[in-house]
Amino acid sequence: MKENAIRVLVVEDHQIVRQGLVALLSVADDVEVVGQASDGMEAVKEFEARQPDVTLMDLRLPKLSGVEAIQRIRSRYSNARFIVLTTYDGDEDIYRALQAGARAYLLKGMSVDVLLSTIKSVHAGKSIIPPAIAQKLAERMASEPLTQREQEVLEQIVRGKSNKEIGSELGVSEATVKTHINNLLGKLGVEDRTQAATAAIQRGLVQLDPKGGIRL
Amino acid sequence: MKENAIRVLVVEDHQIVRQGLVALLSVADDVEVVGQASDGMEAVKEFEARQPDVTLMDLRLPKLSGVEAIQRIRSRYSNARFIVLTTYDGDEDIYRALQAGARAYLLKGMSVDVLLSTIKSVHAGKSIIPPAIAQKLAERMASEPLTQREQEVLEQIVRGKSNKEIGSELGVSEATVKTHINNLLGKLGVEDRTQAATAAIQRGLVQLDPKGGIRL
DNA sequence: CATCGTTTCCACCTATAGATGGAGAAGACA
DNA sequence: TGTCTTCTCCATCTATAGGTGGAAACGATG
Repeated sequence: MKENAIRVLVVEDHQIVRQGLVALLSVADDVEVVGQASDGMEAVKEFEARQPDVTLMDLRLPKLSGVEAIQRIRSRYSNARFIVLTTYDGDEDIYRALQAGARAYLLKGMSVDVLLSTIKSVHAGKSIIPPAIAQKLAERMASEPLTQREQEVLEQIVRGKSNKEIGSELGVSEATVKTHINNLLGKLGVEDRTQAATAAIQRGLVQLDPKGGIRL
Repeated sequence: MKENAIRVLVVEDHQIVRQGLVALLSVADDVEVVGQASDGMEAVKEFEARQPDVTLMDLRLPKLSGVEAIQRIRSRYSNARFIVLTTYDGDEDIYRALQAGARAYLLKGMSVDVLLSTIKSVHAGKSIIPPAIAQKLAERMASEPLTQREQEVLEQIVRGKSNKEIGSELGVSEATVKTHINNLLGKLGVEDRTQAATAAIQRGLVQLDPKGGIRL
């Protein structure tokens, strides 16, 4: 146990990456890893048990997503501080994580030095959002959000369904589906459903499941 | 420097993950990390300089992909042994890596124990391919490969181009594009271009642009 | 040389997608 | 209450996509 060290909780589902992070942080004498979690539920439990100063959080987690975990924890511990650490997810994840209260967003390509200094800054109460990401965020804020129904239709498009299939899937007529599609194409700034599908994947509006289905 | 240890080269572009891997492997006394590289070109250089027993290789690398790096190295050192280490890439990458001569394919979700035992097995000359991946591979082998032209058309589809646009892009008539699309839809086992686009992304046949600007 | 696969193109046809303009019902909200 | 948004649906039209069958040119391969 280190004296006066920043107490850090590491949440990451890939064991190798998690253990690597822990190993790296362990050598820094002003940071102490007080807990680890490999999914969202565990993260909430560990947070409550350890009360870390800063939580390093991956976004893609089993059981409970990183965003949801942040929300749950912050609903009770409003001053909890999070650094989101991910590979290269879509804008949507960044947006939601920062909305949920994350103080910083780091890519795994970052150096260890940057990681450590970010931990210190966030612990000191600062927010670290790289300019490039801040700009993306501004763009995303400016663009109209999709309605619930439009989001559902978009997911079906990514699944490869035809308008007719989407209609029967959602229990509405094909005409309604067309209306929604026309609206969402405009909002996404694309010309057809194929562009909508790739844009949705790229922006993180819909996730492709690694195996072959779709994950929300 | 450890005695009788397996000499390992670690190739991974994400600094945090790479340094984490190195930290993890360093504590094992029968494995020694003799070099690191963060892109494909560096990997080739490091391999030649260090002559490692086993190379841990990420597939998505700047400058030169992991697959190409493996090919280049094996063209001169045919007994070089590789373990491909990745997050959850498409089938196509797995296929190509194993074709290129990788002896094992591991996901980053694997435990450190599995990683270490895989290193030992591969060093001993074995090949470790998880049954689930072997099956995927068999499926891929069975399915007809796309021709060069079909691949090009597929890429344009993913980029959201219409048949007419694809035609002028590739310098052929729209009719030709339609023919290629009809053929590739059959080969991919999908019904329309939207399904083709998502399938291509999912299977790793086409990579989406690494996002418009968020790289740090 | 003959065959096979690839690439190129055509005509013709049907099905689906997308654009446009309109409209009614339900809930949220000031 | 009036307004706004969302969700629903319709008709109509045009453009694009996709299916089918056929065919010519080319290179590689046996």
